Amino acid sequence: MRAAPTILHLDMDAFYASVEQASKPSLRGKAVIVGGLGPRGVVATASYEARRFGVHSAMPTAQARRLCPNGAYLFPRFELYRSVSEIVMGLLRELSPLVEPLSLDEAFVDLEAGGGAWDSRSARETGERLRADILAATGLTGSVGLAGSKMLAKVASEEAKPDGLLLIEPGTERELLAPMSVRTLPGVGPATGEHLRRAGITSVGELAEAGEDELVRLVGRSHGVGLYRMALGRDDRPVVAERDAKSVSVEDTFDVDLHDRVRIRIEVQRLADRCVGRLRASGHSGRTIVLKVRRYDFSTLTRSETLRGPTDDQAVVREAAARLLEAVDTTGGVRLLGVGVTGLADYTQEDLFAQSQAAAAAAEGAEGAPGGPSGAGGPEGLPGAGGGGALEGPQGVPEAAVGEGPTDGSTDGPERARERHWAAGRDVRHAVYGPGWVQGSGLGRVTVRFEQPGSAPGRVRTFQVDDPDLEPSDPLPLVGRTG
DNA sequence: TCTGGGGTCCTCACCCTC
DNA sequence: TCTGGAGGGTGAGGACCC
Repeated sequence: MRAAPTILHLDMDAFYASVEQASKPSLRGKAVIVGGLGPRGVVATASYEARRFGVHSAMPTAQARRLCPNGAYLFPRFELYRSVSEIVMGLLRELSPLVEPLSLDEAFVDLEAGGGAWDSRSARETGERLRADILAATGLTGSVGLAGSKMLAKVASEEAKPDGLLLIEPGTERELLAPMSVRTLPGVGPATGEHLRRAGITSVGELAEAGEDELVRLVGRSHGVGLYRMALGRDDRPVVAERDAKSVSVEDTFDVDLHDRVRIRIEVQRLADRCVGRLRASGHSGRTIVLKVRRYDFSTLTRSETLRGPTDDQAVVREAAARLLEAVDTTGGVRLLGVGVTGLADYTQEDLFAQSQAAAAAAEGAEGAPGGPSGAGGPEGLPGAGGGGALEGPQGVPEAAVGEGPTDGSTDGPERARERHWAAGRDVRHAVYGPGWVQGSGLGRVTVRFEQPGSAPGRVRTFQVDDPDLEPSDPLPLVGRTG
């Protein structure tokens, strides 16, 4: 906890939904919901207009549709969000070398390390300037919290939302926090919140009054001590610019529970391959392989195996995942499968043991695993939204779902691929009408709204899905570049 | 029509070694 | 030789965050 409020927390307002509204003028001022659109999808972000209907993130999309039937439901376009995020993070790095991104839309900045703020006034000026710069560069609003610690800066930005700035003056922290719900504090989720509520503690003030010993008794040593410190407004965690990844994992939820053991094995292989692709792309190898299985009743179990040394070998991860699967009873069906690698080491630590095992396995020949190396599961390579493997797809995706690719691997037959081509929200260009975006598709037709960032809301036209004048295109910049 | 995906951290149990 | 405790590694699960 420092004397001046020079820790800044930036939180972009309803980020994914705001990006979509900025790139699609007809959606401005409307309820926009970004998330999984399949039968088991959940909301990633809802615009403030959608929140008025009770829609919020992590809510099942099906429930959101009931609450807000006229909203625009869009599949996330992470590439676009990432590119906007890079612009924002670039502006933060102009303020200080110490920038700690928490996600695409959130970051801490140590302004003191940047020398640009040393007291309340200079910190506030820096925060306001940052908000103006973000608006100019992206057309989006973000909320800024300023305080003497990370925890309080985050609380401040939350209070400032949307499109605001709040600075917590040193010395006023306890007074400010006291009436707030315990759920305000980072690390207090539904379970801890309920636990505390049953002990008669609902506000931060009551948390502070309870005392450290009582909190340790209630929620355990580590959590209790941390909670008590936060209730007093104490938090001396530094802003950390670089953070090493500790694990890499991929998982898929299936639209329909899988029962067929052979199919489950194939999916696990596919996930193992994708996981290795991600692992290699990040320049790591790992020692512990983790298999995650969520069963039909939502019960989740994990099984893990630690190897003698780190590996990034596809065959080794596949084999370990397959072994782990053998120990899992999948009777009744599984709704989710995941494969992860933890215990990461630098890629350069080549694992000769693992390599030699893989080589031996390969040499043992074609009697091997189902599918074999040639079939499905080509190199997954780069992380792309809805990349899709080459295996059997989810059943029963209704055409009305506008062909958004569910995140599980899906069969791309020619027709299917064509439908997927025109996923809701994706950018397109027509030879005659110019740039636009797909509003929906189905029954062999695709409906496009012709507008672009900065334009007035555009008109809608419908085409055959194989119209030669219509092509997918890359997203346009949200704000026109002048130079 | 319930409940994603990618993470981190913590706790607890168990086994093994010293 | 037996026993007990400490401590590390491993495996599993839960809570939480965005």
